[in-house]
Amino acid sequence: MPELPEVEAGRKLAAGAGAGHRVVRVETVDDDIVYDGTTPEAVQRCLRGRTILDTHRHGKHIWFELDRRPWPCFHFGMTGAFVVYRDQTDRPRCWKIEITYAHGVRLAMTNSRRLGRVRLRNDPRAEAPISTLGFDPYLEMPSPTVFVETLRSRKAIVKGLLLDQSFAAGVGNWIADEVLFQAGIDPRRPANTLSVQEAKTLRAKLASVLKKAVAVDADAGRFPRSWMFHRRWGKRDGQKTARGEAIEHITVAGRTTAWVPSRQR
DNA sequence: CTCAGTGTTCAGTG
DNA sequence: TCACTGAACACTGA
Repeated sequence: MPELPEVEAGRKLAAGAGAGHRVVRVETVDDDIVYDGTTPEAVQRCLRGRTILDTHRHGKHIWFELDRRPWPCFHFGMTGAFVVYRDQTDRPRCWKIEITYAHGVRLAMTNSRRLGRVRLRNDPRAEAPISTLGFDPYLEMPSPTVFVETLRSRKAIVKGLLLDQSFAAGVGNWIADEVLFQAGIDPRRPANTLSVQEAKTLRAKLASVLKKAVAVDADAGRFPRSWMFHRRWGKRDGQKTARGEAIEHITVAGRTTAWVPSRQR
């Protein structure tokens, strides 16, 4: 379930497993889709014998800083995840790469629907696709003034803008819906029609939703009960929020959108 | 059996 | 150029 908070939880998991440790073994699955612009063999060569100096994330992308370039970059797509374990018998299904560290811990990336990607980059931040991303709203939220000005300059539907990775990197479908719900804004409104106050509220809700979701390592069971998140699926239309308002489903910006017409204007 | 989906990209259109 | 739509990608689970 990889949007920014899930990906950040994955980065933390990878950091805890591998930071400061040397890679002694890399196993890969033959896959010419997930390995994008590279090969399983090249990724093995890049990692084997190297030490993980640090882990980084921007939006939904993660990469490992090694003691030699290039560095491996990971994107989870719709279904990817990192899994950490010690025994090879615990290797998860749909694994694409398994890294074994000198202290015996293993890290695997899984990807059941194969929309995830593994890439090699010499300077991930300076090269596509990470170089094309906008600000990471967890690490570097723009000031209210800049945020308001940016919205004023964009005609795109506000939900579409939130999903645009070149605007705010890491926001996905449920976060966009949650933030618009909490800010009381109709997802279909053009961004440049939001008032200054609405834009500031949107920014504040984006920051608070991300802060909370990251703080609980994207464990949905620990999201506040007031969030629409818990009721957006399941019974579909007619389901009620925690406050009793009806949730409707429409398509906005090409994505299924859950919203509360009585609260979002 | 059918279809939607927590994502991204690209062709086509206006 | 900008912005939007729909399709494609690939596969699972409801």
